[in-house]
Amino acid sequence: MTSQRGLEKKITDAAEQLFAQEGFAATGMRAIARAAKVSIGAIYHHFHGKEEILERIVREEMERRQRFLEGLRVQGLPLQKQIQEIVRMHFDLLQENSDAARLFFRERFDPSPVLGAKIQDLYGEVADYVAEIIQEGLATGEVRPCQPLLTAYAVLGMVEAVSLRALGRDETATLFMKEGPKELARSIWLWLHLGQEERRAHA
Amino acid sequence: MTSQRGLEKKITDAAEQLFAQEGFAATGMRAIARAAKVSIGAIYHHFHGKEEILERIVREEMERRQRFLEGLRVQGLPLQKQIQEIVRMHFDLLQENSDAARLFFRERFDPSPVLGAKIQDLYGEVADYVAEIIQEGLATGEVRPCQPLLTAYAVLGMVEAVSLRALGRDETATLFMKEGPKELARSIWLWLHLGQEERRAHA
DNA sequence: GAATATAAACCGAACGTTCGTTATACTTTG
DNA sequence: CAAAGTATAACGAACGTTCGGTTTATATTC
Repeated sequence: MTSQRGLEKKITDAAEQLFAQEGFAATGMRAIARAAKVSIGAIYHHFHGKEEILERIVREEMERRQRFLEGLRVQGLPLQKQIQEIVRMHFDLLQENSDAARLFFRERFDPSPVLGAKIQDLYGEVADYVAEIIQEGLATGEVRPCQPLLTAYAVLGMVEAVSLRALGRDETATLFMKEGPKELARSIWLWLHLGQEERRAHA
Repeated sequence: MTSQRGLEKKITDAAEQLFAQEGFAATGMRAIARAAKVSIGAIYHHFHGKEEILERIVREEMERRQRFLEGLRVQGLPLQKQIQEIVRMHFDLLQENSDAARLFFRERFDPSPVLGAKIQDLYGEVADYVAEIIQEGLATGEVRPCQPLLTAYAVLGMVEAVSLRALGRDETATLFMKEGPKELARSIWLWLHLGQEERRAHA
């Protein structure tokens, strides 16, 4: 009972860490078994193969992000607040599970449909969502003229670069982890936002 | 004579493409030999092993970027122009050699000192340089108050995210490749720049 | 409740491949 | 003929995966 799903979690947890550290291709089944303190046979009893372990990890982490975005959408918060929340989500998920974030980052350009395509899809979905928010801001005149999708990628790139640098162990990393969310949300808003007087000038 | 350096280039070119497409660990020596239309023996005559092929590729591409930055530094261009040039460099190098860019991106978190550490160092150098530019802008009052290094990472992240999306084959990618450099340089300047009237307000 | 039956969980040796690398033989070139 | 360059076969190790066997848990019967 306890070992039914528990063992699968032990396997995916160990695999996730190894995939993130060494890469998917460089991680062997024996290494996963060793790290999870489980036999190879047990792994193959619960998973069809290495790819399925990966697929489980990716799907679970993807769903977590999608759930968050859907939850955010239905709240109907003001633009500035939504940006804050998206930035915060990235940092929260990063601290909560940095292995998954590193895995996503590492294998984004994997040629296999399991990894590359799925991660790219997820990234595209998030970008599309951000682009929609920007588009709405454009319509209301809150946001200065720009290419919404390109700007969405730019925003996500900012957040990703800073949050990934925050994964390190040096003092720069801790600074980024501490100041990153606030500074980024502030920056993005400053950048995108059209002040009252500018809005009049544009009209 | 012609085949002396020519063969090494054939090998590194083929390897670079495969490393970028499949990943370093997933690419075998036989695949490299096949792609380069060269025997395995010939490869081992010119390189000590797989890692040395990689090292050659990384070093060459790193030096290209460092040369560019040093060239930019001695020119002493105004802030806005420097930002433009850095953005342009990323897109130029991307179009010129997208395999190297993908390789850098893919293997940035590799645990080996050959890859991970060297690429991180390069990225850090570029970030430091951008941070210096921002710091100077802060001193002259051209740039609005911010954390220079964090902002530098954010700027590079923006550029990287958009330029990587521009690597695709769909129409969004071609749009990003066409509009990206201009739109990004404009955005970054708009974001960082303190207008005359704001500067007076801050003083 | 002890004994038996059934199935799910688990183990690890072994399979066929492929890995990076080496040794050696053959070909070209100066 | 040296010397440098190239090709090929082969090495041991490690790869992902399979499979027959063993343990452990659950259900059934007496």
